Amino acid sequence: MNVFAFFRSEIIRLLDGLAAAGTLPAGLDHSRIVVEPPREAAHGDMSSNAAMVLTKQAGLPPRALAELVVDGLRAHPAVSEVSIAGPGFINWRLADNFWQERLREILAAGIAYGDSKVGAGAAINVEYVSANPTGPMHVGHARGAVFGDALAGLLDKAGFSVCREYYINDAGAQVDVLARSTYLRYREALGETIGEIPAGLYPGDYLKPVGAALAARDGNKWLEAPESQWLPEFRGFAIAAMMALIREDLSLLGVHHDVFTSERSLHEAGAVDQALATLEADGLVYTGVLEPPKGKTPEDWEPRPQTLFAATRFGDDVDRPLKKSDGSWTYFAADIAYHLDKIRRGSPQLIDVLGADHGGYVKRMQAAVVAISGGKASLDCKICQLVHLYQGGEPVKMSKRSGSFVTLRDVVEEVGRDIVRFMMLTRRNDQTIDFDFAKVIEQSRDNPVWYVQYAHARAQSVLRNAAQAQDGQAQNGESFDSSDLTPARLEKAELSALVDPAELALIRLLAGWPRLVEGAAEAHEPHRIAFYLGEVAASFHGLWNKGKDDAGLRFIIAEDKPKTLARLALVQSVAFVIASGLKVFGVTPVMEMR
RNA sequence: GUCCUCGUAGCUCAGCAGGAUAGAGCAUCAGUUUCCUAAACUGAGGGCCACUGGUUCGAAUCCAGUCGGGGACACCA
Repeated sequence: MNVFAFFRSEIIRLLDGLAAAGTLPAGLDHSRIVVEPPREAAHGDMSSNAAMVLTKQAGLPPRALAELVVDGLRAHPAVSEVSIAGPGFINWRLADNFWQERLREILAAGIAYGDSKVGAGAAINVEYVSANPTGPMHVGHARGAVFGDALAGLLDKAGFSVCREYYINDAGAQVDVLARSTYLRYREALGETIGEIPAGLYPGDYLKPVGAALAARDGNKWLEAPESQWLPEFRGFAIAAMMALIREDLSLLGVHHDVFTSERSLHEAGAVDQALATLEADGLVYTGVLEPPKGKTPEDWEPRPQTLFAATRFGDDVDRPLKKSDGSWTYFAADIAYHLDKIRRGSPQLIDVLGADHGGYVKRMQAAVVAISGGKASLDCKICQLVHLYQGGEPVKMSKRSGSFVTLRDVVEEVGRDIVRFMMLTRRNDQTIDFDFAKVIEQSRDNPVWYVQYAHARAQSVLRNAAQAQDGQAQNGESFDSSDLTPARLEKAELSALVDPAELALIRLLAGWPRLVEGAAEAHEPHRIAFYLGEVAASFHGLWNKGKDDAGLRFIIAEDKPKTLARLALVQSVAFVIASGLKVFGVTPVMEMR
């Protein structure tokens, strides 16, 4: 349960009651009312702006309005204290036992705690990675892959019906380049000396086995053939090989898509012609001449009539070309068809996860989605900024030109999947990340992955120790064994012993998990989870250390079984919430540190 | 030249669709280990939220402009 959403509906219920009684006008707009934790914990457990937001509509000053609501709130069984503060905030506290009961909810749900229904099963399509099938993935792709995967996981948890999708750009000139590069490797495999790979072709070694495979399969069949004959064959073969390579890289990262859509197949199925015919029927396609780009005019620029999409009618800066000078469709035209395809498959909500260099593409694509769907679909583009690699503070040089760049595989093999995934999510997507190989495996407070994992491991360690220390012992005539420590058993513990302010603060934090999931999902911001988990870890480590100063605060109190069970319920809940968050990230929680 | 994006403590970053006295970590300084993993914790100092206007009960947050970092700018993908 999102306890904040629950109390928001309680407040609205009170307002409706006041309206029914004639104390307040009917039909007030509640949409701006929020219930949230106050910035200052001293103000209370929860806070609402309801009185301030409604003051104009209700024709009452905020404090007077607040007074009306406060009476009703005071009567609520879970509410222990209510006050009006500042300009008209309504603040209240909840009884300890209300918070303690949250632990039962967590223990009953386990890892599923925080699952929400706000998505209401609505279909949403997340397209991510979509790396060109021309080579293995590099670190930059890793960020988009992890971000998209975590976002999809988050939306899933929030109750959306998510489709994870990969768009294969297998139709442009680049895949012809790939075919030619592969042809060279093919000749090489047949014993020719090919020397330096000419500029404009892909130089990477990863094409050698592809060329060799073709040589093994077809022998010298293509050696004397003209390009027009071997190119389609080599292209198809190489694309398949590259996609296999990419899927392998993705699975190294633990990223899996539900749907792979091929650009080429859209062309072949006539989907592009169809989509553009739709736009044309709506009068959104015309032939015109664009202004030259301001600032730096390309060398070969010349005024030329082009087939254009009226993107400016939907908020873009200029109208965009749909056809190249040779009459074929542009990438953009195909992408319109592709987005229409996604919408037709049932997702009016689309998300594209894009690289930093695609920022200039967002407006036109959003314009196109609105146009092609008649305003029924929407597109959110999440731009992932660059990842800068460091090795102990020194930048790692990457040169795509020479074909020697740091691949995704290199990184995953160096530090491990879980670390790569978590680190990629510790910054907002539109912020650049510094990824230091030395730092991310460091075991210190400075390393967020380690810190959160340590909290989980520590919780597990406490549970293990409890089982071991107490097994078979009788204390105060009460037996206590490891079967007492299952979540189901802990759920039945008497939780009223959890009254220390630090314990209650931790419980409040854990109880905020469902709200965090919903907020992060709505904002499409998985990074919030990383920061939240850091807070949970800090709060838990803090509580753990309090047991050092004050032995009465330790989790395991040998001579007090009820208290121990209550605290273990808290510890187990911490482990569940951390594991729940890590699951969204696709990171495995560790059971012990070594 | 246009568009996008970022600008918050010395450094790296949060700030939850406008709210109360702007928060963490690192670094600095001062403390805490016979005890559930000290690989941790507690406390202190450190800020004109780039700047200037505007919107309103109220702005780090929204709008306009200025300055600075990054990115993109017909017929590439």
